[in-house]
Amino acid sequence: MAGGAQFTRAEAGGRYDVFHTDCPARDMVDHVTSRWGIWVLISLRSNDLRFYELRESIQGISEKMLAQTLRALVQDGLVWREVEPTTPPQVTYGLTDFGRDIGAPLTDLFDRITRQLSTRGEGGEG
Amino acid sequence: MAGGAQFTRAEAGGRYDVFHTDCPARDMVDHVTSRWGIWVLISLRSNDLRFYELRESIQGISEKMLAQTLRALVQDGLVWREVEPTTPPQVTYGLTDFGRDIGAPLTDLFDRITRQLSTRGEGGEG
DNA sequence: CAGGATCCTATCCGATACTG
DNA sequence: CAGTATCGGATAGGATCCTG
Repeated sequence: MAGGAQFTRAEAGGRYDVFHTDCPARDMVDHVTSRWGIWVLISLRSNDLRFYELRESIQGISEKMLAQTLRALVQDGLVWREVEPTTPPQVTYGLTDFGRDIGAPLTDLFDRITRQLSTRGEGGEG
Repeated sequence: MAGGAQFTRAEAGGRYDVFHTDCPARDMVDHVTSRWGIWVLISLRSNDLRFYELRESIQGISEKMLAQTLRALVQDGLVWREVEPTTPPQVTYGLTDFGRDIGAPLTDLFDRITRQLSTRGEGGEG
């Protein structure tokens, strides 16, 4: 845990001093790229969804993980949460501006991987 | 694990049928967004690095995790590995075309998060 | 220097049960 | 419907030792 910025010697650009220290961006990235976070964010890009809609959309996720992931994303300011006090209660989730901003590279990432996989089929050339 | 594509009803766009099924992209995304994978990929964007250089760059990573992460990335065709049979042996890692392609949105993601964090300082408006 | 093998712990995460 | 609380299995991941 010796706090040293290795990338300060990061030549011309010197872009990042961050990704080895304990800067908050590390935590944020961890949340965003968590097992389910990325899928929640991508899911919400098309439109706002309710809890059960998210659960249906993201195959394989459990209620626990969905709730936990959503809580982290809401806390990070990536997702908003709106409760309508009806019976039964309805809770809707959607992306904040920040969330939408973050969703772009995520979708892009997923897009490129998908494209690559379909291009090379299965047996890549290496 | 009932294989159903929820997003087939995904209206106008209908972009992704994938991210809830067990398509190979899921695995790839998991590797790329694994705890250390993203930092390895970002590290290698500026230039090729040797094993110990990577370990120094990515603060907090253990040899085990670095080796394991690298193996997965090499297997996925994102990173190449070059062994020079000298004494002591030198092993260099770098990004393949695919890895470089994937690295772009990753860097973008990290960039946006960092930018947002420095913009709002610490106490975001929510 | 590069990394495999082993051990052990922290955490992730799913299943279940319960609340409002 | 939308969660929370708890338990237990699986896995991630760190520390250490050892090899080429």
